[in-house]
Amino acid sequence: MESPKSDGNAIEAFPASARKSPFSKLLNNLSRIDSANAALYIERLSEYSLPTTPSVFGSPHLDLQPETGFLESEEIAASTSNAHGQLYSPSSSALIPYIQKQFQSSNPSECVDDFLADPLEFDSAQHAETFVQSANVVPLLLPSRFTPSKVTTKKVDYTNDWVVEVGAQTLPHLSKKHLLSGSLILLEDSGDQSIDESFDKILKFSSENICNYVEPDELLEHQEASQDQRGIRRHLQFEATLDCKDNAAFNCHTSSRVREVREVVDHVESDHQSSEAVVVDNGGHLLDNNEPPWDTQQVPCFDQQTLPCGQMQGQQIGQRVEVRSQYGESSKGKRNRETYTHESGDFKRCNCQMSRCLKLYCECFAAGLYCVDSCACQNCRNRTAYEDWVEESREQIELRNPLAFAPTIVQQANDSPILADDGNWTNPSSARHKRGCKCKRSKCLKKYCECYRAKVGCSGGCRCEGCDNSFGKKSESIFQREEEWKNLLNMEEVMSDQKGGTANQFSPTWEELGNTSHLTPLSHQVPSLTLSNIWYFPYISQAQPQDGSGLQLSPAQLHWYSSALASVNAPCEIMGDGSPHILNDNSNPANKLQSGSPNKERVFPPQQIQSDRLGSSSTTGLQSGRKLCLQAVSSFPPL
DNA sequence: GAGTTTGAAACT
DNA sequence: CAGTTTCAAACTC
Repeated sequence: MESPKSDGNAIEAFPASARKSPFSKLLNNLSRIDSANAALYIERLSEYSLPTTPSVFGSPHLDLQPETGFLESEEIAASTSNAHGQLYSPSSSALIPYIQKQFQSSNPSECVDDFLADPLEFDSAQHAETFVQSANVVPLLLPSRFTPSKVTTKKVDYTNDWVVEVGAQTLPHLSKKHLLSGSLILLEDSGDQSIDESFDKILKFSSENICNYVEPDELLEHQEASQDQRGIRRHLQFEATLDCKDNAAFNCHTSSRVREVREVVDHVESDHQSSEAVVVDNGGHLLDNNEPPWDTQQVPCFDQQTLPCGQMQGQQIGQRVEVRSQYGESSKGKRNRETYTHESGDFKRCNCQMSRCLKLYCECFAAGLYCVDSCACQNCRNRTAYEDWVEESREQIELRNPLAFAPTIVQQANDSPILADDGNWTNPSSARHKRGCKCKRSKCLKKYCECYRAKVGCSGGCRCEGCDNSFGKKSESIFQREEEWKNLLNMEEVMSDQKGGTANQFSPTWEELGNTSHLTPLSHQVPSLTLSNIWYFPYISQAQPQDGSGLQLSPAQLHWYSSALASVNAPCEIMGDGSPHILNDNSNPANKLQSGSPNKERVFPPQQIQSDRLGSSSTTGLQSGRKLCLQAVSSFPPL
């Protein structure tokens, strides 16, 4: 079996589009609001004396593009639909003048140019100071003022608590769980208290004023960041709430210029007790945190990335994408093809023989993942060492189908999971497979069926025969159910009128919600593919496991991630009640339903809000949400 | 683990 | 776009 091994030296440049700063996050929020509010925010930014270079304004978007260098203002104005679309999407075009204004006021230094010329040669640690001083860039941009050697974690006791030290300073609130729970604290010695204070101010301001535009958990993270440890840290949050291919993946174009291979991979076991992190060292070796040298493992926190979720089928928008190992309990464990499940989020490995793992037949490739050594594939080319092959194949496929790597599961609302009859949490019925299935024999009851495999119901887009999908038959589309409910309600009203009694007090919309938590309050329908508050170190890493295990991030993932980010800015208007309203989202049944309500008023069922706030990871919360849900529909027959 | 079934992907 | 072939996962034994 020919299976070229990655040499561990394979390197990739971190895609500019994925480098984020908290400010880009802020701007991302800004892009969702109208121009008047945008102006207000810009003014506030100035009031807070924040650095106003484009680097602050989301350098990934504006200036640090290895390919193009600085964008000229004209380019910015024109770039309304490129990878930076999240900032310059049509809906946010009103922001451009403000951004331009800020941009034009900057005076990027030669240091920046050097960086653009060759990021690999740019010794960020060495130049950070110069960079900051000359370009008036907050040091957040180049967090390598602390080299990884200065940041260590130390396990303090058996409770799985860890402390993180920066140099001689211990940050007591920074525990391992931060590293493993999907968020990470980026330590950074800005040395400039005013910047930190400004940062906190703007976060506070942001939190107070745009709480409707960002996801609650993100705000919480921001606020925590402000409250817990002011000063020398920033919150690097790895909560990429992605609408990815079956929740898959980040998928950014990468360049071949990479120097460092360092990566932390979270694997958060579902019970949160066996959480572990995998650190890939500079040599690309996978280090298991359960074993030395993790106890004193240096945390290369500046160039970490979350791994894509691959084909985490069934995970929906709004759910936190947790980066998980494909290896169940032990990264050194024997490969178990059955470890990939929706629940566990684990990945299977492929077994390709003919496709060289360069076709969509290959699940790894399709998910935008590189194959790993433990794949049983033959003649594999889906390796970092064959990056060109991968890219070429990918381009070919995208030529044939531009959406080939797009998410296959389309969340039509920001749903929360619902409790199925079997007691398992499942995706709400509004999630649908993008293409739909064409099953003929499996009745959509086997994993042959892509819908069933993704734990979503079949829809009108499916061409299946004899559909019996337990997650929703084709005939049970949300539209049909809506009609059914309307008919039911009409009948009830008629009966009530006839009897002179009181019709039920619930609105049809409410009933819909009661039945199917797939209907989502619009305040939560802000596109949830967001990278909240992430700063990426300019170098992406390739996880090259020491023991042949571990996931690798392929260019495809990164590409998709980039594309997905661009999609964040769904047209959005501010409603009279201050909530955002996604425009042109006719595909969303929930939208249709809700937009039909008078005065665009929306009824937010408590269970929905609660479940959204709690997030999908909180079983307790979901259960309580379920309780409310059941109470809300108590007067109606179950569907 | 081998063989079969299945449906998506790829091809024509 | 439709029919056919190829492919690899899912499934069965």
